[in-house]
Amino acid sequence: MATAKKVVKKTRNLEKSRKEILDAAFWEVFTRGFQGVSVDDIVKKTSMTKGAFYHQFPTKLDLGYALVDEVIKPMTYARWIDPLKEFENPLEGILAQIKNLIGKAAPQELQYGCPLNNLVQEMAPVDKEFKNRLEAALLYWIEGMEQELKRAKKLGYLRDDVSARQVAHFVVMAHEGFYGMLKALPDPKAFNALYDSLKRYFETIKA
Amino acid sequence: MATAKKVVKKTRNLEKSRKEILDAAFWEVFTRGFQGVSVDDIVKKTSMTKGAFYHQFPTKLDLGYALVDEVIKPMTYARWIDPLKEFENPLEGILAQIKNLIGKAAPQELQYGCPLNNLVQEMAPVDKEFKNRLEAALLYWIEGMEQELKRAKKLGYLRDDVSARQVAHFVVMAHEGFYGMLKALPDPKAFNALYDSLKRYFETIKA
DNA sequence: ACATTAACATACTGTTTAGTATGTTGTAAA
DNA sequence: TTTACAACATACTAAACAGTATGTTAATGT
Repeated sequence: MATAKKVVKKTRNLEKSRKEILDAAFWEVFTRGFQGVSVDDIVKKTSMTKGAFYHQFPTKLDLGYALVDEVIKPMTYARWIDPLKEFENPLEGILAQIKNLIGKAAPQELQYGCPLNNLVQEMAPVDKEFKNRLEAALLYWIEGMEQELKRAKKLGYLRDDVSARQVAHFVVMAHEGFYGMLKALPDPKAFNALYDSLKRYFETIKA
Repeated sequence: MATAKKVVKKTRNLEKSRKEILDAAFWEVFTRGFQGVSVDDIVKKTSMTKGAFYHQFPTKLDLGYALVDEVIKPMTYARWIDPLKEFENPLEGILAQIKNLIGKAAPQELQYGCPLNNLVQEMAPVDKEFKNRLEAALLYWIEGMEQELKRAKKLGYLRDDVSARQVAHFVVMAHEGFYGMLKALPDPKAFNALYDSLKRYFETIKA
């Protein structure tokens, strides 16, 4: 009886492969840190091999840069800015989003923190180019927030005499701070303490 | 001419050696991350060799634990809590300390962030025992802050109807958030935005 | 003074690492 | 249908890595 050799014709697609590698890399880096993950680790989580990896990315650092630009930057925006557009009052939206995405998150999710903040803390001091990309991603987030706050102003939800840019800075800082603190203190009490304080701050800037 | 062999009698002291290793490790880990630093890197910055290192610490992780317990935890307290005791009004003290230690810091210092926060972000999700030590250090900081805020209450600087513990959480979170954001945005404008917002929050809790 | 041991130094090991060299094959254009 | 090359796969390398085995000597107690 002849054994039927299964010849799986592997298709080829540069973009899809890049995406698959980036997706795998995102999780590995998210959960274990950039320096804590090896190229082989990432490749193993993929249907491809090292050849594909280095065909896409000249070095491991370049993979990191692409992670920031192509995955984390748009993901952060989609997660924290886009949903605000559904809210008539952006200030309410910001608080609601924090409650939904952080307050109601399981400790198991929270323990890994924020993908962007993680890389900022780990890689910004280590590699200049990394820092540039991370800075751009952060500013993108801040600017999106600023736009929403300007909308809040126009609609009469935010005081005229506060700087939208300044508030945006503070709010994004609070996001990072929340994640950072909850990483070590995955405690609902801790979240509530932070949330209530942020809410108190919001009281002072609303129109 | 006979060359005089210089026989440097090396003294031995377990505690001093431990301190020297921890000091060297602190800087390396502070600037490059725990996973980004090797045991050999640390030893090289020392007057000793690998033998001394592994005589003190069974593994690299144990060095990390000692770093948190013996260096970072007391350092954080000495840097952020002890000085508050010089202030009649703790609330003023907190803002003054932030302005002095963060606002007036050179970008070169700021780029490395906060030693405690760095390790929280990098190691808390990776190693359980690390997380426990980091959590303890954070709580130690928060509790110190809480005590100062209770003093503020007693002296009539802080409103009676706010929770000292809650404010302490928020203030420590803000410290971490400040450092985290300034790591990617070493910009005086960014600091001022954060500082002014925090000050605004303080206005709502003062008696 | 001598023995004992703690506090190191030195040399090594197996594994993991990022990166490379080279081979194979799907695919698209001619 | 053939050709050419991009999109991978496979096998390898030199360096770095955490940790170990073993040697040496300063200090301490008797």
